[in-house]
Amino acid sequence: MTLQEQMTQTVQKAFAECGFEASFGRVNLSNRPDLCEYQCNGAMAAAKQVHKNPMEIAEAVAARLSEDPLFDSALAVRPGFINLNASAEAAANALEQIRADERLGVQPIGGGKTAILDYGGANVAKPLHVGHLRSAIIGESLKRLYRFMGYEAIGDVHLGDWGLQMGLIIEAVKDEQPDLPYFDESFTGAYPAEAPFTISDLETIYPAASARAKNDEAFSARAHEATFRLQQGDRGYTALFQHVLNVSKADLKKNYDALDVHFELWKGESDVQPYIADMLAGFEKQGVLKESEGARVIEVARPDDTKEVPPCLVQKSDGAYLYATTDLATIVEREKLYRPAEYCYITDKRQNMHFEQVFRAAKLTHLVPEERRLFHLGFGTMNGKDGKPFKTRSGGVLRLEYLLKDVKEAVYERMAETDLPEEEKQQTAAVIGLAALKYGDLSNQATKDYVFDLERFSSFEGNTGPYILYTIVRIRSILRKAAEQGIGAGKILPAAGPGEKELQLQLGRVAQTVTEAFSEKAPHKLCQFLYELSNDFNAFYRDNHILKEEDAARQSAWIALLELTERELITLCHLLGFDAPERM
RNA sequence: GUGCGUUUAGCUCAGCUGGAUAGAGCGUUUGGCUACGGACCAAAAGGUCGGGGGUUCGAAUCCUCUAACGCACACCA
Repeated sequence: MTLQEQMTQTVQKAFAECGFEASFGRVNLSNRPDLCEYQCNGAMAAAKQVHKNPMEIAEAVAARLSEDPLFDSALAVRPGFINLNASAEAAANALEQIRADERLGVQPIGGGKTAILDYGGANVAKPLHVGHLRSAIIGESLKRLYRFMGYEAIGDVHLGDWGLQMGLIIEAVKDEQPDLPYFDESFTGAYPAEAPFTISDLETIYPAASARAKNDEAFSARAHEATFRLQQGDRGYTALFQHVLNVSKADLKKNYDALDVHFELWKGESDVQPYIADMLAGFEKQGVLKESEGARVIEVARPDDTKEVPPCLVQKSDGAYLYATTDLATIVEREKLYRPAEYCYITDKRQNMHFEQVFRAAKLTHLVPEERRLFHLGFGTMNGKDGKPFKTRSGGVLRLEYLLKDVKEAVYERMAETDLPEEEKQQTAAVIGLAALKYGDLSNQATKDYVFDLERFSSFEGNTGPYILYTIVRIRSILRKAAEQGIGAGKILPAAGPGEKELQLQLGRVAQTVTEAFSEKAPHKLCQFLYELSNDFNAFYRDNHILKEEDAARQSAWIALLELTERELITLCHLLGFDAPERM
């Protein structure tokens, strides 16, 4: 149990003994660190409820606390605050418990339940670009958080691999290489294992075909026809489609790997097409499918809605299926294969309405039981310094690999003072660059737009990824030297040195921070914690010369403190999705 | 038009779910290098929390009105 939880329990007991509801005893972090470390505001709330003087209540409660070994002091202050300071012993003991726990005291509330996270959304035959960045970064972090909280978390890239784009590619390939067996309807042999194009071919073919279809009606018609034939299961087209998928997936995987973003499932919209007919037949049977202006819809509006919720459109008037149809069919498949307790979709917040409709439709049609948690984490836009959506200088979308390269170079330039060998310097710049990029993104609230500022994110000062890494590297350096001198970690002692208690108290808050970041789906709280912990450590480091400390027990206690600090920093960095180098 | 979101220091952002004097970083000004990694640390200046009204002992936080900006409102994904 964390120190704060122990305090809350004790204060709640004191409130109960004084004849009030125990819940008034909740202890919070002090918002006036100059006055105390923790505070309880319950006396004022209690006073309101029972119409008594808040000071009297605070004093009565504080009187019962001042004897408790948990507190160094417990003071009632007007108009009814209870100011609390932890005893150094209690703080050190609480920290020893955390140190002994490989989970840092975090309760695994997931209990092995399955959660599916959908945070890819990349399209086949198109390069990954900055528009895919936030989804990947936030999703990967949440997935790691889910795992840390004891969930079986599954990440699905959920590729956009279905629809007209495939027809366009097929027809464009046919024009260029008409003799390929995929286009020969009489061909009955085995198709080549080798794809007739590379990823860079595809990246040229697709945009060109897309542009051509806009002006060339005949070509457009052929593409629609090809799409239809593919969807009907044409053997040659299906084989060609597989090549497009394989080539694209290999390239996407390479790019996601460079981001240290990984998926357990590489499914796409095409995988769930087989479920659609049965699903719609089921809807029909339930009588929820309505005919509207030639299309088929599911009414999802509720009488108590304050806004208009348009019906969920599942089939167009021409018979084709839509985004919502595929998403519903994906739910069918996931229920069948994984039965996840939670679904988490990480996309642009502009899709809020879409997911609202899909979630309502899924419950209405009993694709999922009522208690299933379906939620959409809609994130804001990544803007340039001008406050508008991030673009290249020429106004296009920036490929992710170029962005990564830019960040790495910015970091490399700032590493001028390092004496690492060139090869290691390059690798380290990439590691720090990734941290700079991810930390810069995740330190903002996910739901808000944010400004991407390369110079700021790659800075080694301030609330940045590189600053956190610098702190870690510095600790590791000291620990290496301590190990060389044969100084080991001992038991954490009640704080004595300047800044030591602040560091201990901060270290003791890790479990609460992680749990809160998880329940609110708010990685920026992890960043905030990392930054505060780094600051507390650096202040402690400045005022205490660890390797020259003469009291051996104290020195060993400090080594233990450093080890724990490093472990917490690394663990949270990992939850954000990046690692720290050994040197920098 | 309807609904949702945003608005906090010059800039970029927090603000622990109603508490005390609203906090950081960057930038600006000033101070500290014989360094367990100074890529650090300390101090100062800088705010009518978009605006009005309300709720109460107490509001950046809750309610209401209002302004600006952004987004979404069925046959794209």
